[in-house]
Amino acid sequence: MGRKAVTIRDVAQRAGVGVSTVSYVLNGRDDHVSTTTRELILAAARELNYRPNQIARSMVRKKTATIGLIITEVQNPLFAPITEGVEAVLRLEGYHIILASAGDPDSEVSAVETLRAQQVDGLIFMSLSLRFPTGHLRKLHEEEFPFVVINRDLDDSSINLIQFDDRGAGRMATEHLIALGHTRIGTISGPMSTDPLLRRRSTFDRYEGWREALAAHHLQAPSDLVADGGYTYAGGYCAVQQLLEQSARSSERPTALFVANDMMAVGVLKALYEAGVRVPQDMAVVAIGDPPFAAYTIPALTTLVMPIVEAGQVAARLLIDWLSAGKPAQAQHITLKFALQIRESCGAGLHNDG
Amino acid sequence: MGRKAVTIRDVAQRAGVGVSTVSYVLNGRDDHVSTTTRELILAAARELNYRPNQIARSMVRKKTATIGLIITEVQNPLFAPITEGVEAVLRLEGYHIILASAGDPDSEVSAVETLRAQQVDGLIFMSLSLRFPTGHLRKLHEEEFPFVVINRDLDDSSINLIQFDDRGAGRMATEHLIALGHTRIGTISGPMSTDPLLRRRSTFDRYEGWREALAAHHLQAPSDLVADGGYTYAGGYCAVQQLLEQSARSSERPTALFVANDMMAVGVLKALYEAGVRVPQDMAVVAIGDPPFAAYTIPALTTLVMPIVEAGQVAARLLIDWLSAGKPAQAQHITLKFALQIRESCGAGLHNDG
DNA sequence: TTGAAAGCGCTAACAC
DNA sequence: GTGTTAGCGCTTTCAA
Repeated sequence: MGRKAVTIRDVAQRAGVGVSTVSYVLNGRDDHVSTTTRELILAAARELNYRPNQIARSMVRKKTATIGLIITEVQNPLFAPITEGVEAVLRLEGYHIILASAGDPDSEVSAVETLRAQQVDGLIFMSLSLRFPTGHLRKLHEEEFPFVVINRDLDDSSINLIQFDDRGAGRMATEHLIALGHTRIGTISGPMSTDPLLRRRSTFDRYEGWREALAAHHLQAPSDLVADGGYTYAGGYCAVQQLLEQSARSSERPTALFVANDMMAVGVLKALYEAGVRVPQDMAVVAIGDPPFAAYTIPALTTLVMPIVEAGQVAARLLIDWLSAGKPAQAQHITLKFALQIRESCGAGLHNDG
Repeated sequence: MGRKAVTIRDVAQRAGVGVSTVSYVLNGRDDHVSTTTRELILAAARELNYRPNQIARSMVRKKTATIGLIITEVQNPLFAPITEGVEAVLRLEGYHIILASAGDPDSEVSAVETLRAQQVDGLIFMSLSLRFPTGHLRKLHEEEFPFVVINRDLDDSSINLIQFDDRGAGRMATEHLIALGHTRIGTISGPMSTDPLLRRRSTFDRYEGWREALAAHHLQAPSDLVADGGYTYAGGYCAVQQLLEQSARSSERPTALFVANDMMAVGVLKALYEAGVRVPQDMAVVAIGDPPFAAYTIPALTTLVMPIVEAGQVAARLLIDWLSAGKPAQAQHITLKFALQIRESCGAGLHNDG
């Protein structure tokens, strides 16, 4: 703080008026204040370089105009764009963001406590869609505390939830490959872990989308066409090697690959390159996600772009609506669609040789 | 908030004691409180599900235990790791982070105002090293308000500043190339804009590092060996095309390239690939930065890894020290060194052909 | 049209 | 050991 904080009383004194009048003027509710008085007060405030103490205001108003953003890990690529979306709409509405990271269920619970102790007006949960326990969410809901959650497994329809249409994305990606003439289409999936804490709905939905599209066209989905890439660069790299080996052994190699996220796709491209498999001529690749470098991989990645920023915006909007209505409104489950962005990695079709 | 917030008075009443005793116990300063009373109070608090109102506490303590993090843009790749570093040490010390984004000088000034109105205890400025006006920083400094700035042009030695050793990085990268036997070494630089708002010290320092290393070995640094890649994927891609053209015209092509950041390097690799220039056989490439995908580009990128997380940690530590000392201490200018991470893109030396 | 005064929930002197 | 009380800086009745 500066030498000595200047308070509303200092301003009142300087302007020669009462504190309440200063308060009225500073809050714009000064219809009943004479122009002279107003000018006097404004001038005094300016001269003293007065900065209203929001903490004191929050204390009496019982509103802080801040919301808590709880994220599972700062490093996750989804975090920055989500925050960007959230920040943009919240700032417009005069809200602030308090950040809290919580990588495991316990610290999530404690983050909620801390944030509520800070008197945040609402909460946004941005997760990796891990299967965290939802007990504390349900408790929040019962207390009618405003919050919305992004990208998490939740079967409770009374809770505000923003999701991504992962199954649709898997289907669209695969359909694209099929339309290009491919019939042997493999997939590099996310972590198919049996550990309940690591299971993500998105992993299985994307995988199911692949199966559905295949089934709709009476195509096979044998297990030698799927490999677990764990959603990481390294995992994608290894999964391809595994897949090439598997398929070489059992039958013929796939001509196309649906890769369930963009990080794995980078690893996939490298493994394919090193194995001498040309993309897209020998192998078409379509991925999910749309990292800024998608157009600059070799070859440029065809992807289903994930509406991440939008997810943040929608979440923030939902929360703001709740907050300004002052009541919980009808809970919404919003599912955001992906969009196909065609680049180089699928080529012009199977029989055009690139 | 819940139905009705439970206050310290409720707890006191329930435990049949005075509020100050409750306060003492809850704050751990209860050496002089009898065990029975303590138990009583703790039990009452638990039963009532009491959650201390930090806002009220902040109000009387005149400390909020939150710091403001001002960033130029959420999308910037440096943002997430910096935040990660800051968050990690701040959380350990019981501090919270309020986020504010400010892409231009004006909104930075207003972000500072807003955050101070929120009574943050300190501020961390994380910028792209743009040449923002520093008037408001100087004002903060005069008021002895605690803050530290990361990665910004500042000649004021009385302000806490974390910088990266960009010149050293440029030099080390180039030295590495020279040690490998290269004598014609080009560079893809950041934006060499004349617009004062876009000029970044890092751009020129990295460039200077390149020149210095060259000069130290009596090598030429002709202008046809440098191209402006604007620090973007697309810019790197185009810059290489330009460079190849330039050098083809004037003399012989460089055998190595120092690329001033990792985003450009991705574009560079692609342009080189498309031009049929093999990396590292025909062209060695070393970049600055160390994105998670560095090991999975084709070929894997040799880089000078930027200590980004560390920058956040150091900044947070500096601020905490100031805060806990309660006085401004001697301002520090800390310069963080880069480290060479050798991968594939420089090969084994010029005359080994890869 | 304005000002005095009562809190918001908490901490910390200061009594007892 | 423990309770009473005076604020922290602000908003908001309520009375003038």
